[in-house]
Amino acid sequence: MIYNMTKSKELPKTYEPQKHEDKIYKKWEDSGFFNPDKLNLSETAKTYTIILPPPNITDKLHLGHASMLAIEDLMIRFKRMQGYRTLWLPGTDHAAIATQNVVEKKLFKEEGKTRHDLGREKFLERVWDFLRVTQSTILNQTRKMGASLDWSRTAFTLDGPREKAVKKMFVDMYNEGVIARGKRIVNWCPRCHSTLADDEVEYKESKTRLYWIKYGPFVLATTRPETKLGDTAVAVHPSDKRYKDMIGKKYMIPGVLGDFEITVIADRHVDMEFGSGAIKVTPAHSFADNEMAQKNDIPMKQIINEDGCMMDNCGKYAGMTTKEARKKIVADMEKMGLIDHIDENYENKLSVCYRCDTPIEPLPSKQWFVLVDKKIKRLGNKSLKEAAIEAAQKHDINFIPERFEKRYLHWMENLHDWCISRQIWFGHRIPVWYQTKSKVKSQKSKVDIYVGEKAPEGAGWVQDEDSLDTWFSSGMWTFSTLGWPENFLDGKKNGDLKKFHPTQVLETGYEILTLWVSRMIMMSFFALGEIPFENVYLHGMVLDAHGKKMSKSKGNGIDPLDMIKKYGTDAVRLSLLIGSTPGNDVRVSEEKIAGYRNFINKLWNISRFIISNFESRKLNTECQMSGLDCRDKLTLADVWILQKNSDLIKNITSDIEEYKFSQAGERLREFTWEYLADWYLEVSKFEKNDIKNDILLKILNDILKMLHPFTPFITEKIWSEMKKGKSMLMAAKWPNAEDYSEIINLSNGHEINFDLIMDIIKSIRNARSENRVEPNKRIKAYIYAGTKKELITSQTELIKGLRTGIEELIILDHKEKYANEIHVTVGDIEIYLIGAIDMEKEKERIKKEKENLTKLIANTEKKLSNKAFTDNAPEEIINQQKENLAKWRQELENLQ
RNA sequence: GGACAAUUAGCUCAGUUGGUUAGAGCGUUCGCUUCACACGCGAGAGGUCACUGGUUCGAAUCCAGUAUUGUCCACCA
Repeated sequence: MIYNMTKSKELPKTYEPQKHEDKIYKKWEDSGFFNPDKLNLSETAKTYTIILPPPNITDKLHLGHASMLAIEDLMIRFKRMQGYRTLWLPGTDHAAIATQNVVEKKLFKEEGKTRHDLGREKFLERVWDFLRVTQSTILNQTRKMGASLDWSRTAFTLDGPREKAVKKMFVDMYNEGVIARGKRIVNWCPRCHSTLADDEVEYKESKTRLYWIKYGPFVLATTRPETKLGDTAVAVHPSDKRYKDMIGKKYMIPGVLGDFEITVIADRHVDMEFGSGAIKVTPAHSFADNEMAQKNDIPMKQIINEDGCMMDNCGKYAGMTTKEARKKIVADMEKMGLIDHIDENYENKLSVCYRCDTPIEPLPSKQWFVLVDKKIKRLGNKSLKEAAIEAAQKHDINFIPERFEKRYLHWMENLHDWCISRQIWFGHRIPVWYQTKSKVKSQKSKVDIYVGEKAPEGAGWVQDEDSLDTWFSSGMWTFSTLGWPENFLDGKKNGDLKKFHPTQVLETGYEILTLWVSRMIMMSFFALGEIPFENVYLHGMVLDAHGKKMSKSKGNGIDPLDMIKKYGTDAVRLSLLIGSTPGNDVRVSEEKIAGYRNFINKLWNISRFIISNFESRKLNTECQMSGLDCRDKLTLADVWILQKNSDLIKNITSDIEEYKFSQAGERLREFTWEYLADWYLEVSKFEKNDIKNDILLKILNDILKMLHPFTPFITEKIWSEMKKGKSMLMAAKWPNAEDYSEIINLSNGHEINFDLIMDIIKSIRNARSENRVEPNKRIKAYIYAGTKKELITSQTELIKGLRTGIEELIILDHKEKYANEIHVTVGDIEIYLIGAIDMEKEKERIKKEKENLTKLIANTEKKLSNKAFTDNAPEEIINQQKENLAKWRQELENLQ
């Protein structure tokens, strides 16, 4: 018997991930190998570090996270197996505004209270109660994905060490003049009572009225007549002939609160096509207007306050909301005959708060800014902006895919100063104190502001009420997690910071390329004078099967935890890795996940077959195939699969190194299912030789290793079945293609053309199927093999055995014709299948075959008779065509 | 308005620097309780590679334009 059918330890037919995953994860965690300090490596081992983009604590694990975790875990496991000192560092983000909003909403819904009812301290306690729960939830869900994160280094953007780091950063930046306070126009949300960064503003298509108003010598169009109270200029295009003579002149304009003076200015940003070509300028309440006003030295007049109401300088309109004021002012203007006409349903884009949808009110406000253009001596007198741009241009930082470099640079080059203060309670409170007692002020007139890591001594100091933009702390993520500032003394890196910074890869979604990536680069330059990471890998979004964003309201979301429960983590990971290329969105459906579950099960059964057929003593040894010992024992199929396996190792290694994870996954699937399961395992049932066991085992070893970064759980499980728990796959050594070169070279002198055997077998199966030969009908075959006689003769057992239903195979010395039988040709090999034939079907099949060949021959003949082709094409291409032509002609002739 | 992608089989996608008869998975058709696996096995069908022009001996691949879809950036009063 070839097979040992009595299995001492029967494995179930179906792999049940739910039974193993948690146990395996615990085993990994207990092993300590997630921690780079506990990998047994030499001092000189290279490091490979990824800092996990910290998920917001308001989130539950969704497929986007799952995708990120799968990709990063793949890179980390691959490098770990390659012998790198790998660190993958976990953490969470406090997401200041988002979190505060969630808790505020909850508070209002459950208790009908606002944060002001509770007060700062009590409210923050609520936030912390909330986040402690959600934080542990998301971290535990992260474990479910099989992520090999070093939990001993877990960080939070708002924990003690990070708070220290953030304060130091702020103080350092302030002292170097990179952070400053200033009055600028900001995006103000009257509901949140907070500034919003440019990227926190959303634009909504809306319909509004366009008012054409009589404006002194002008008629001009505006959507916001109420801002007329703050107008200080009228702007026109410099080359607009209509207004050319008016530029620079001052005019008195009649208004609802009496006449006021404006200056006519020229600015090329004015669109002559819009309205009458002249626009009113309200410098205090419009970014564009402000810019124009500054250039022309036009004063600013604020008329709207932080509640979104008209200020005291607005006479009878004071205290009204802008909406009320607009109505009232338009009515009054109408009375005064100042309204020319009104366009209804004017379409414009309204800027709204990304949190609450409230229309944004641009207004001047005192805020803290990071000055991105401030030159810094330490950085060769470059600004943060310049340093960050240069890093990308010089390719110290590389983007994958490359096209995002352009997007990054474009954004960077247009970067304005970054407003970092937010009027919220939750987050890093700005480490600035103001002196309120006038006594002190008068003594030391300049010391009325204190910027430091701790509150200043003495009475009367009050801390700034505002908190920092959440990106300020997450911008420091690569080094605040590695012990900055403690590990950075006198400009020298120590400890983790020295070992792991700069990191190798930042893997994140392209949607936060500008929000986060750019800020990390600037912050790292400021704090350390170096880049935070060498490569930026950007993944796409996870969409549903129809390419739509998953959302709760649409109900098209897939919960990764449900899928894990149903199909196993490995299947979920594969469905996110395969079919997903850098920078492109990936579509995921339950069917896709189920498909990969099937593959996982296939792998399970392949392993079950191999394991159950081998003597246990073999299972424990990493079998060493010495080529010299098995020179004469290898069959054609053996050499073929070893060659394929060797190629696979080479390809998978380079694929992963080139971030082609999807391609690697597909190759692994193809090799495992097609070459190994469908062909080689079937062959192994018919061929017996002493080293078959070793080969199968060795190949299984290799594919488990190569699949491990993709599907860590099942591969670890099978590994433990093979090795009886003696070692762990996650720490195994990545396979080496060179291991096979000696063996493969031994096949010298033998023709390695297993593909031909496969072709013959497939052709026979095809002919049988097309002729509707009963599956169980045993038939007789005559083969004339010509020059391939030796090769075919050596493989008769396989040709008979691999589901061709041939019971007798006769190799002919000379060509013969068998009329009314199935006639198959493969190149110059002719096969006759005798018995059970439907002549009609066979004629049809032959006809089809002939047509196909005739077409191919005609095309190739045409190509080869084209002189331009034969003159210009490389020789190998021409020879290939000639060979094909000969082969097809032979086949056609044989079929006549 | 600007930029960047995408457009290949019914669906979701591969397709390396131009060069065998353009591939895969799912779905579909036919057959199969073949002793690892029906979450399976075997055999098929299915594509003018969005359109138009150009470069070339040769284009899914390079160039130009058009159309459609998507994303990002800017923002207009």
